[in-house]
Amino acid sequence: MKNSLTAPPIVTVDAVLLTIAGNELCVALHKREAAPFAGHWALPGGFIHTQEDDSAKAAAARVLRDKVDVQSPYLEEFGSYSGPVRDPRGWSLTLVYYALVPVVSARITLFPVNRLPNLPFDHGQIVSAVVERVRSKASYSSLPVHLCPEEFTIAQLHAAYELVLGERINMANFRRKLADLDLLEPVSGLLRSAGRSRPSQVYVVRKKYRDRLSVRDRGL
Amino acid sequence: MKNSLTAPPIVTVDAVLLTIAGNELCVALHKREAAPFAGHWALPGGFIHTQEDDSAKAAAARVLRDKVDVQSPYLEEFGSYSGPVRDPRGWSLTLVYYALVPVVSARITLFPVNRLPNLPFDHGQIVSAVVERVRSKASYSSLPVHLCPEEFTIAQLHAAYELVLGERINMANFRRKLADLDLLEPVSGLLRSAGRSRPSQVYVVRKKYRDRLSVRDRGL
DNA sequence: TCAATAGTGTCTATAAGACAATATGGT
DNA sequence: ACCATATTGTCTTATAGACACTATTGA
Repeated sequence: MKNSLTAPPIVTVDAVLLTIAGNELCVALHKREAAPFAGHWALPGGFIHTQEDDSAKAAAARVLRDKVDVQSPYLEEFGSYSGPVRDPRGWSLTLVYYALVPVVSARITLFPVNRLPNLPFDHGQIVSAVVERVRSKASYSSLPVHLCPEEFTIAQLHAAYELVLGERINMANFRRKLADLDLLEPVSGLLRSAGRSRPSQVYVVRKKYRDRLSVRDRGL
Repeated sequence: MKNSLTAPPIVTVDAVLLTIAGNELCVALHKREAAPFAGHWALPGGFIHTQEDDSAKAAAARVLRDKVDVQSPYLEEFGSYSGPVRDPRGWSLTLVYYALVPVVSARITLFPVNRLPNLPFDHGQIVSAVVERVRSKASYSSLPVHLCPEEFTIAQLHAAYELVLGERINMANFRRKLADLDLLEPVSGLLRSAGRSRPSQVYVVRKKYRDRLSVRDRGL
């Protein structure tokens, strides 16, 4: 056992919380309280608490609850970042999770993903990679519904897709493909008026897709 | 710092090494030498050696080198498995990597993924999930080329795809889509005869795709 | 009734899948 | 010449994208 003396890595979880604010995709950052980089904006993260966390994912959910006040968001594992130099404390590994939520409490500080401050560790790189993954998944799945509130109109969802994908989507085709997804359930009798135009049907996500994605074979 | 006394998790990497043998997709297992489950077949894995490994991925590559004698395979991160009960030693987290190789040395023990023995920890579940991911990626990317040797014919690659996907693929359409991938480079002048039929062109993977996948928008 | 957005219908271009036809080296 | 497999061509059908049309409410 020649390596039994090797120091174990520092292991943390970090969360990339995404939401829409001011017509932009934004990420929630948290001002670090402890060293290293105390006082800097960074991804909310922390150590796994083996006494209370049932999994790494549960640890990420706890971090989001405690540090940015978010309850049970859509939460998925992204991947790991590791190595000897990314953390000044030594060899470290962080498991990155990403979360999507419709709204955040006013106390949370959001930054548009396209105009981030310099972030410590490799957090800037992590946010970019997560946004890229979210864009990619949006192109063939129901992922962006998690940026909409519980009840929403197709126009709202359409806007969320356009914002995430960064391009215009033809509404007629969007509706057709959305129907294929079998994702939405109309809230019977509930319409919503905006301005002086025809009101639109309000929908909710079908129960079976509350915690899973609905996926299409071919894009959008 | 109320949680400073929490024990840290046990952190390991495990590798799912896939290859084709006997016309089946197979996974390499390794007989565990140390407790727990000494003597049982399990995924090759181990601790990260912070003195020598530059990343978790490098640790997985080292494990494959040391335990199953495989050099520089196609290697990707799969995801993590964690929790208080999956390892009898306590709260543990393993980062799973998967690797694809064309051949393995005769000393390695392979098991068809459809007929595995009972595996310790959650390794059975991990193998299933990885195979599912590999199937899924095969359906829109060049992933299965890594199951072929350096030089190969289209018929060979076609067979690898059929084996991974578990279904017949029309050869004419396969060729057309393969051409779209811009993946292959013919080895000029090199043909290969098999039996008494027309010999086939031999190809290699273009340099740019040796370590990356080539991906198509729509399937296959 | 008009402005404005919701929602539907339809035409066209493109890619997928099936299948037939042709090519070629070994025997 | 002929067998077997490689490779190419083409026909049919499904889907994507563009765009025009109809529906419905509030002002």
